[in-house]
Amino acid sequence: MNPRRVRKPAARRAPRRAGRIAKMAQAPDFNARERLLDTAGQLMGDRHATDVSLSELAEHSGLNSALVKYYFGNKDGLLLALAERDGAVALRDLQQLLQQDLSPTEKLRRHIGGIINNFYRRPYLNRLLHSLLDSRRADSAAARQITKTFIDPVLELQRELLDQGVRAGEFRSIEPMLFYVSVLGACDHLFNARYALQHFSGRSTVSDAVRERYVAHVIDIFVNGISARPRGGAVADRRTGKSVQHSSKG
Amino acid sequence: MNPRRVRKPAARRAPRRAGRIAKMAQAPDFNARERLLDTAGQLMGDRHATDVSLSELAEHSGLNSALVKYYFGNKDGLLLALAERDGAVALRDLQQLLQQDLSPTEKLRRHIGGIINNFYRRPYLNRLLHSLLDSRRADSAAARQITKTFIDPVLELQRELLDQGVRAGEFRSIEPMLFYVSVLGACDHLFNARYALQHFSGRSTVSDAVRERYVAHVIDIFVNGISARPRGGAVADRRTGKSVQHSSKG
DNA sequence: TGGTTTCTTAACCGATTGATTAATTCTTTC
DNA sequence: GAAAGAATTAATCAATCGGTTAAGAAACCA
Repeated sequence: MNPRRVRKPAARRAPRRAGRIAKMAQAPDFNARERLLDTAGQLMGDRHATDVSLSELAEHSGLNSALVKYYFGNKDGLLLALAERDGAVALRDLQQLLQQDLSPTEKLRRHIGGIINNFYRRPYLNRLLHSLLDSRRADSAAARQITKTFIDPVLELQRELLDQGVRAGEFRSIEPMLFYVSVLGACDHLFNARYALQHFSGRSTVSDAVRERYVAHVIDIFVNGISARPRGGAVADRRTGKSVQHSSKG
Repeated sequence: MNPRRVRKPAARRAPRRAGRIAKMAQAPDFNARERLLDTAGQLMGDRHATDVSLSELAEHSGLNSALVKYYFGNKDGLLLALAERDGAVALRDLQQLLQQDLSPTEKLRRHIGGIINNFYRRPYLNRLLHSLLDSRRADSAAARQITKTFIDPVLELQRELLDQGVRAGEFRSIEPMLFYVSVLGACDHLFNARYALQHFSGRSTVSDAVRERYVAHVIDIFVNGISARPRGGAVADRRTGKSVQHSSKG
């Protein structure tokens, strides 16, 4: 029991036609495996959560839920495959950005914009990563896989970006790990805190206008937040460390 | 069916002794209602998630799961009560901070530190709010309640803080809603992205040292990010708006 | 004391979950 | 066209979920 790894279903054969079912005939080329991933992602995106049941998956895809076991071993295998597929796209975009001939500040701008727009297209990605990396989870092999193929590379690329900025005299020296957590958190929260936006825009969905304003805002905060400008003005005596045990919250 | 409101159990009477059960006799004064809230919060905090089942709640509290219906109507009622109890504490702290005789910048520092330390003590609070405010949820009355008693006041207090900073010449003008989302997101993500910290510190738990460093980091980013210093240095041509549809992500 | 209210319990309910099986249909190969 | 392998299906499983009930125990009030 508890099948760790499944034999590859050898997806080399010609894809089978949809036959009589053809629910939601949107498939460009019909492939049950991809279709399961697509519908899982779509369901997660619609509800901004990762809790899709196998029966839902079967209903919305027009496929049988047992195919999840056939192609992915179990439900966790499907989630892992989905996270890796979407994560790879995001990772490739970031790699391309770093290679372009732009100032580090401009790269940072586009990086932040890219994160938010990526979360907009796949609102479930961050939550899915969190879920797969949860220590409570039985399959820690999946966690190691995600860490190796996505988290670590993103961290390394961000470190590279920060280094470029420091060398160009545009950024202060920032610990990459702290940068990673704060940037991803700020970007992701736009979609977790949709509720609060009801007062801002009319609807609780994140409209294009709100998203653009939020992109500009986060860019503003972080570009100014880590810029290496001469530390002037009426602000900031740089007393950071011990300001913890004060009181307060919000 | 679907009992909206429950008659108040009139908790005026002298609390009953625990009797023979007395599992985990930690109760200062024994009160089943409070005990349910406490154990729910503790379970959520341990696993950094809000999905506690009634059977778990009964097992860890030594009480019967039917008491949830008795005291809170249903499970959502318990979650709402927990969120309101903890949220009220956080709200009060923020109110007190704003009344103190400090510079807006220093208030902002302490505010950020307070948020993070509050999330440290109650890692479930933010997720619980998100869950209760989810539009998918049946009981939208709970959402309105949370919005009115917590979200709106926090937004108003942050707006006040930002206004103070602008009047004192320390802050630029920042849209409070965008500030709210980005600050809360950056602070909360320290506990959602614990996985990534495994490389940073040894363990996947958020150590005191890491937390202090993160507090200092977020303070640094936001204090500098919204400060009204003369816009000097080699940075930032202020082209914010249309930098969306570029490419990239990370 | 007896009656009423408040509090607590064990047992049970239908619904849903992820997983598993054995049989069946399609495709490829010989 | 028959054997072999790959893909898909219906049906079922135990486990768990949140919720409900009826009855009993404890405290209160007369």
